[in-house]
Amino acid sequence: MKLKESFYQRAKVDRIAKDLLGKLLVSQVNNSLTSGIIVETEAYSYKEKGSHAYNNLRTTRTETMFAEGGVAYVYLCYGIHNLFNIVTNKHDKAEAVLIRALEPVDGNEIMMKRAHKKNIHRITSGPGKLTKALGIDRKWDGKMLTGNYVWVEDRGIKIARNDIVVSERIGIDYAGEDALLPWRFYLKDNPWISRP
DNA sequence: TAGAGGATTGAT
DNA sequence: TCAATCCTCTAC
Repeated sequence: MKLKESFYQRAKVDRIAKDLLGKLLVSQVNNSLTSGIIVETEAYSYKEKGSHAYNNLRTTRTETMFAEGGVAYVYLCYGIHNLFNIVTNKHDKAEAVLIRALEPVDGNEIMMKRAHKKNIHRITSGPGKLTKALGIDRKWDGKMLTGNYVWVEDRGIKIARNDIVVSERIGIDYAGEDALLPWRFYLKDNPWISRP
């Protein structure tokens, strides 16, 4: 079943990032449904330098992060890739979880077509790649996860505590000591996570 | 209004 | 190791 707003509006973004592992991220574009199990996430907060919203920096782009938990934050990275985040916490508490990798479940043929690949492997193993496979771009920025475009489902998959690996986040060297925060979560030995 | 750089990726 | 590629943010 679809996760409710209350799941996203909790205060601890790192806890939410961990809880999202094993859940299903689903997108629906032009009646085409695609989905995958979330196997890798990272948490971001206004409290630390790794985040766009650090120090409560409010700009046209970051405004979405200040919204009530439960909407999508999609932005363009390196001028090429759309990155998909889930906004968490209450209004004006700018926090979000970056979805970094999925294990494909529904609509594999559609995802391969979008990625222009003939093999399902490695087309959702990275934050820039999975948005392409799911058909997500910046037009989806601000969309509610309680709607019918993109949402997260719980299909009852149980993740053992021992199967969750915690590490530093990737690609945020500019964040100084905050780059050392243990805010990246992924499933141990899972073949679908992004390359290290 | 110009200039620098980025929560990445895939090819060399 | 490096280019692609363009939007965002900052400084002037």
